[in-house]
Amino acid sequence: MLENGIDKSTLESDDVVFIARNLIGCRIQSDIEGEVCTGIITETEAYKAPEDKASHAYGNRRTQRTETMYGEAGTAYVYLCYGIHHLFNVVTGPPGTAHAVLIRSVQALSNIRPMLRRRKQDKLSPQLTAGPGNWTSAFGITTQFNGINLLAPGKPVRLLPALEPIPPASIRASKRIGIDYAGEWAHKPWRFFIEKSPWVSRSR
DNA sequence: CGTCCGATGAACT
DNA sequence: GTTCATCGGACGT
Repeated sequence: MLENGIDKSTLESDDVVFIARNLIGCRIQSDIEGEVCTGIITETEAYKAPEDKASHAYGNRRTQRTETMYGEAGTAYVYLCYGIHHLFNVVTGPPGTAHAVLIRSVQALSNIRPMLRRRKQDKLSPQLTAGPGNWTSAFGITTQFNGINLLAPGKPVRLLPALEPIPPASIRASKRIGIDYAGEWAHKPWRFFIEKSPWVSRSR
């Protein structure tokens, strides 16, 4: 984990797989009506436009939903999945390139109470923030934050540097989850997670 | 442990 | 009408 893993120039790299790995250990923070919640990113997936069939921007497709993906590196791409879950991505790549990194799981770090309340749970457990639909729910993240700049101070959702480096040897790779329709692209080892961390989604 | 399925909306055929 | 970057509850082993 590089200390500058989240700066603008790093996120502008064309190597979205490197960035997905690099985001492991960085922090994500939401500030919803003064309730500031912070977590450590423990699981990510890379989506590489335009050739990756699993990407919403496959073939450089443009719809109202995908338009955000063509924005600047460091932009939030949040969309509604299965009509229920708000899934959160970091837009990456050179200007006009619609790469994105899906944040799949987070380790709850500070201000657990709002997370428990939003998830209707009464005690801390990994399922509070493991899984792409679960952690966004805990952090109060919805599509209303689609398009915001995650690198700017004062925003309701922010990407922050790691507090402690993650040992590179403990970062594991696997195929991505839930994209079996994507043919050969479904086999790419573009999912990254911290080995043995309980704060990681269960494969389905 | 496992498989099945409903919820619910954007985008596609 | 069907599919989809999901989740949790129901029910069988």
